[in-house]
Amino acid sequence: MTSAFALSDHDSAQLPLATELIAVIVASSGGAARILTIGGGDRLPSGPLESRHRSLQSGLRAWVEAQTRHQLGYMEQLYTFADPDRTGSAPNVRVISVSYLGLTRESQKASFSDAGWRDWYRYFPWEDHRAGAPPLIAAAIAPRLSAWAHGATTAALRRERRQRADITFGLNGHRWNEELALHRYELMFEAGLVEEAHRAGADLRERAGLFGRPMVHDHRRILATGIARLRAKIKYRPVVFELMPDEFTLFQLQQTVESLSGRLLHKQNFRRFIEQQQLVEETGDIATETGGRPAKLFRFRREVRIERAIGGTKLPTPRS
Amino acid sequence: MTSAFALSDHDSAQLPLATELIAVIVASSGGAARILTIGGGDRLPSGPLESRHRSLQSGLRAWVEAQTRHQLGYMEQLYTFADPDRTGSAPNVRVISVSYLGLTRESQKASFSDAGWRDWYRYFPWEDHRAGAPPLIAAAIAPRLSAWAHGATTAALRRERRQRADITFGLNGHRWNEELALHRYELMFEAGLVEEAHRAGADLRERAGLFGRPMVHDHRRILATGIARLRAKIKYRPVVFELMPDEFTLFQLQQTVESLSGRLLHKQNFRRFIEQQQLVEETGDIATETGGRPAKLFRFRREVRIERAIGGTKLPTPRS
DNA sequence: ACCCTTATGCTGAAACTGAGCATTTCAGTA
DNA sequence: TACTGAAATGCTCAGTTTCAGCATAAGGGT
Repeated sequence: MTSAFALSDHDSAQLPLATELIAVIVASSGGAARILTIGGGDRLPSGPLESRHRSLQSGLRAWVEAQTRHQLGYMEQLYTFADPDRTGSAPNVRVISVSYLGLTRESQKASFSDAGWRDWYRYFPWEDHRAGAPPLIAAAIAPRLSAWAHGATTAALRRERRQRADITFGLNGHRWNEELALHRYELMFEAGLVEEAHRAGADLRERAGLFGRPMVHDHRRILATGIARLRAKIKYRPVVFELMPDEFTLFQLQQTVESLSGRLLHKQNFRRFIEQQQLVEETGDIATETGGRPAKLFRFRREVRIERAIGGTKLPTPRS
Repeated sequence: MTSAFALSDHDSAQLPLATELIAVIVASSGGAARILTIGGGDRLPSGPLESRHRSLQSGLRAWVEAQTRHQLGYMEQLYTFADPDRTGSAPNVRVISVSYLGLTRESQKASFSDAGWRDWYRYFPWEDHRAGAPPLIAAAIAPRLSAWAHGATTAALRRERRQRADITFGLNGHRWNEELALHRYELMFEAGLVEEAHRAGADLRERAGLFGRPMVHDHRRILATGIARLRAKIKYRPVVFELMPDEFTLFQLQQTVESLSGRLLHKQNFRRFIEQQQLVEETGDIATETGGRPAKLFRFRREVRIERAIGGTKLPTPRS
């Protein structure tokens, strides 16, 4: 056992390092949650930390701007990976990947180079329950997970797999929980249903696209991490802020939340919830293009932002 | 545009990197929350990632074991830092610090070398509200924060500072929120109340110890991050598991939770909460050394662990 | 037997949730 | 101009959950 304090002296222990900053940038418009991608949609903006970057965050901002010409607002750290076999890069270098979640307004008119906004449900078709549970789950996912569970070697393992599938996908009496997006992706990966699981040379490759569009390396996993985090956070922190224009109707706000959480909300209860939070105030103006009775326009109250940024919140319940 | 990994070519951008893994290891015994420290209590176990480590987690486990002879159970990532001036180390090297939170049972009889368990409230005396708000807050913290807020240059800034102080420390009608441990430390830091704020050469150094025991570098900040995370998590995930012995009374469980959250709970409601969660089952045995009526002994139900590890939970409310 | 201490059981008011029904106010359209 | 469809808004109500106590049980010690 190497002694605890012999560290930096041991040249043998030295490890060639590289860093990678990866961004999950989310926006929502017209009832669709979108993410900022490059490479025609199969990778997230990313790049290494360089000496000119003052911090991880600023480095990431620089990369995103360089690759997409998009300026970022709110950001928070997601996760840091350093698995030896994580990326397809040089085998002797340890890559440390730090991922961030960013929320923004999809301002810049679309694309620079090969950057662009994509609906995030293209990558996770099983995550959108706004029109009820997607048929894909019952038709394709559930049976395959079942087969996978059945194929386990021990009874205990079979039971555990079945239980995980039931819980994460809301099968057999369990409720759908939208926050388990990452668990679901990991399960799909373990069960070999997503294309990424077969990268290291396998035969059973799934028909591309059936279980969502794949991404480079583990970018889709990182995206799932971001979705799960955002769906959880939105319930107790006023992060939707960052996604909304200056003025909006309550229904637009609701639709934004719905697009992120992937489920519909009871309209009246959503309003009650928002009002009781005192997050918004009327602007006095009225939106006329709603199709029915015109809706009042609201804006977020500046005053609350500090308090809310610290305090807490909760989200109301599903609507039929 | 440069791909994520093409960068190693740019020698100019190359950055000498080093890593640091830092552990916040928590245990609770006898109603006291403790953390595992080295250096006589002023630093957290830590060490660089080396080539023999298969992952960040396993590297950290190795370091903690080497430095403290303590074996770890549950761990989760806390945060990753890479500020250029973070540590006192060589100025031309960028250190990436990845911190983890670990929960354990304080098994190993105390110490190896200079390792040891310390009550975490020694580092954050203002965080323990089990016997009511510590007098320190009203006597020393509140007035100094007030002065600090008053010293701001603009009215808006003054207002913001005052508001932050009120919210985070539960002053002027605001409620104490134990989850804001990190916010509070950051506020104390900004206001120059903690010793660490004056490291870069200042004069106003506070009397050491009045505002908690300082630590090396930013270790105390990392500890605050861990406390805040644990206090939040304990409410919706059954993480106390990891801190309890195999058999325990409900009151011991409650005291463990109380030691972590720093506030007392209503006993009957805590029981109802635990029962309704169905996390525990009676062992059939009875603890006799309680001082009053003997208490039933409980253990955690194995069956629930998977579901709970995924699902959710909530914590009941304060007791007087 | 009496007292002190902690465990455990119960209860009632208040607050919160989930689901609807009812009314208001536009834009079109017969 | 009255009628209709589409939303926005307002209100109600029952079922749950939460908060805070009161009451009783069951040990040890004097």
